[in-house]
Amino acid sequence: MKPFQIYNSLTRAVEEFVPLKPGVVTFYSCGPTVYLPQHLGNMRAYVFVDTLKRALRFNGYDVRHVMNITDVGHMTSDADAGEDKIEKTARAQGKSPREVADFYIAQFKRDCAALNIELPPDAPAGDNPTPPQSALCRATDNIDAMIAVTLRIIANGFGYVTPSGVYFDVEKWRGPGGAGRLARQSLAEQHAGQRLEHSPDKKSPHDFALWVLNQPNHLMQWESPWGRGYPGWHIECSAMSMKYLGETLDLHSGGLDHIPVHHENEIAQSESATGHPFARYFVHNAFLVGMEGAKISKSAGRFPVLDDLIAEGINPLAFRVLCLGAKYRSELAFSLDSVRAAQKTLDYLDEFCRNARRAENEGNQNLELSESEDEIDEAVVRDVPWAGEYLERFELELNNDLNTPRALAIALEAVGEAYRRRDFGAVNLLFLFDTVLGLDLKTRLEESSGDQRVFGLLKLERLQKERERARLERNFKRADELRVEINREADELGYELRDTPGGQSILTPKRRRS
RNA sequence: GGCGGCGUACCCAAGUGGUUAAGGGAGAGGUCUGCAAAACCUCCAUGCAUCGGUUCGAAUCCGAUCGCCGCCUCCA
Repeated sequence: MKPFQIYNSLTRAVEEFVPLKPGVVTFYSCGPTVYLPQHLGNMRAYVFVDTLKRALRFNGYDVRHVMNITDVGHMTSDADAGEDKIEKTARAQGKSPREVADFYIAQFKRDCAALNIELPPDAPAGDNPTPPQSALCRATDNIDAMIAVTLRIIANGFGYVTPSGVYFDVEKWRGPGGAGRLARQSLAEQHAGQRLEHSPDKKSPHDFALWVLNQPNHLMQWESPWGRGYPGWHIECSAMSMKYLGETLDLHSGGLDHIPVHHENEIAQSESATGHPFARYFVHNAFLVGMEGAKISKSAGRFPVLDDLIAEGINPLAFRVLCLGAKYRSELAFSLDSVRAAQKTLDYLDEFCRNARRAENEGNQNLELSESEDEIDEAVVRDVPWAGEYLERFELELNNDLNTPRALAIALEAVGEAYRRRDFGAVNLLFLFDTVLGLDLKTRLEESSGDQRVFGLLKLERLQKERERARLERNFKRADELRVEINREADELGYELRDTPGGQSILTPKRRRS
């Protein structure tokens, strides 16, 4: 297999991915700030992270993934002024900051589950994890680690303490007017034509807060060597990545918007503290655009969220298909139409899986839907002699800077070929592809395979039998009447009646029509 | 002002120097079917914002023009 290639923002080039330790990838990705529901643009970023993880696993890597949850320190404006985003929501809702964070964390986890995004396990309690390990970690649970990093930065001469806070000395780090490594903008360029309001304690307007002091209005405060206060926004990523994954990361991801400030500052903090390179590869996803104009129920005046799609009768995984249909580095135009088109693609794949299951049940073909993930590979090689070409192309595109649109296209082509050949053994090939695509095809097939049970659930068995008899007797008028009757009941559960070539009537999940 | 990106069919979107410009949706026709659905087949950009240039050859490189957008201040 060709090695995995990925675009590295540090070099602005597609590079072969080589982790520090063979076979293991340490991956840190910037997670949500939990003061609002995550909108679809946010979720695109997490679909990207999840797809990248799956692709790395497909390449045989053991991925240690850490994602942060920002529940303190993310300001509505300049880092040393402004209001904490979580506290702002807390005041508005009459809740404590912790309650606000808990609420939106739960919602975030729920949305990720709906999109089949696998999150790392919650960070274990206690201070001394055996790194590297996967973790979903909250900033407020890691204040000690942030203080420790800040102490190292000060000890190395890159941080200074003032009455209003501890600041990072950007000019000392970069040199006068030095250009940032990611943004490639000098300090002078960055703020040309700008007048930043800043604390008079700062040596330079570019300096940013590591720890903020003397802000009595803030709800969340902790004791520190410098007095009561709270951490700056950027420091959490430096502290937690180091704590769980070590001082040099293989991969660090985030949105494009993080390049000029957040990641630039993370690099400065981490490298000034440790003296080691912070991350070997930075990857950044582009935005989902057009959401403002998207005509989605209830979403007027704000960015649409996953619940808005669900309210439209769209499967969350259709949104995942939409994301896979564009490269992660390209802007993706969102609209109800584009996500509905994606839903059709998802329906097509589901339908193929159901047809395969039916073929298996009817014994039309010597076919076994593989049971475990380990069996899939074997089953594909054993049962589908023509699959090799597709598998090879799929891997090639996947490893070409995560070209998911092509990879998805290949999966769809393979399904078309399977239909033409009437070879449903290819369902195992599709399941194999799905370990990367993440559409949960296998699980959902199993869930929906109780078609016959739905008749029982709705007490429609008698009607079903009657209709099958009517069809057999070619009493089509009666059959059509019964279909209407059955569909009326089934519709509530999202099912509809369909006839198979074998003569049976079945209930299947309803297809949406646009 | 600075940095960066984008403009490919009705819609979403790959492709970034070389056979017939992926794939999906929508649309048209057909096969199959009692009907419906599903599935399959065929068609659907002689052209990739515009105009120049480089080249044997460009959607792909260079220049100009037009249009859209992001960032530099919180943002995935």
